[in-house]
This record gives sequence, structure tokens and C-alpha cells, in this order.
Amino acid sequence: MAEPTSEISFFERVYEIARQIPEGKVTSYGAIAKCLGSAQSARMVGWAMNASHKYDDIPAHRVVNRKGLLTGKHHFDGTNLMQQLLENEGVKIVDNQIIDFEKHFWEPRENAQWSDL
DNA sequence: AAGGTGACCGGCC
DNA sequence: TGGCCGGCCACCT
Repeated sequence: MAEPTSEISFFERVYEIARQIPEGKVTSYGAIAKCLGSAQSARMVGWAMNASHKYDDIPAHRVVNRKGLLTGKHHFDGTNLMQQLLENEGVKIVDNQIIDFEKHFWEPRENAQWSDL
């Protein structure tokens, strides 16, 4: 679908953030929502991710809820695909939950191109 | 045009 | 972190 004639959709805003998530790092919906200016609208982020399946540049598997739980794994092809992807990047997961979630947590920034650290 | 939906979050018990 | 409830906002039918 062609983009709007004026501004970018809220979705794409989320996608831009998700794309900037470095490997081995994860973030929460609320963090992205807050970065967009709508901390209480984390649902919109999740909703945006729902459509992310149409994009192949969106590492949705790096986005989890605040508990570090892979709530969205159900939306992936396989049952443990999301977990496999994260483990592949060095993130340990047990029972759909990320180990040391805070350690792997990455705060989204619109200009995080300089890498976080 | 109105209503329902949703991969959430924060607060309280 | 476990469960429940209210809020919040864009997208879809």
C-alpha cells in the first residue's frame, strides 16, 4: 500500500525503532511507545508489530513485553521460532521468558544509529 | 461512521 | 510475578 500523501503512519514510526534494535538486544512495547511519545499506548506498538509480518526488515522477535516474556511468539510461523531467533543472538530464554531481561534490554531511540552503550 | 480489536502497561491485592 | 481492572489509541470491518 502506498504511504499517505502527507505523514508517516504510526506503524512505520514503530518499525523505524524496531529496525534499530541491535542484535542480542531486546526491548519492550512500552519503551517504544514511550519513545514515540505515547507511553500508555503500548498497545499500538503491539498492534503495529502485528502488521510487521508484512515487512521483512522488522525484527519483531526482539520486541517483548515488560516482563521479558515472549508474548508474541504465537504470531510467528513456528511455536518457538521467536525463541530460536533470540537464542541465536545470544539471548537465553526459558519457558518463553528471557533470562537477564534487564541485561539485554535496549532503550529505543529515534536516532540510535550511533549504537547505544 | 461507529464499534470492536489488540504481540500492553501500571496499579492494587 | 501472579491475577484482575481500567486506560489508551491506531487500524480494520
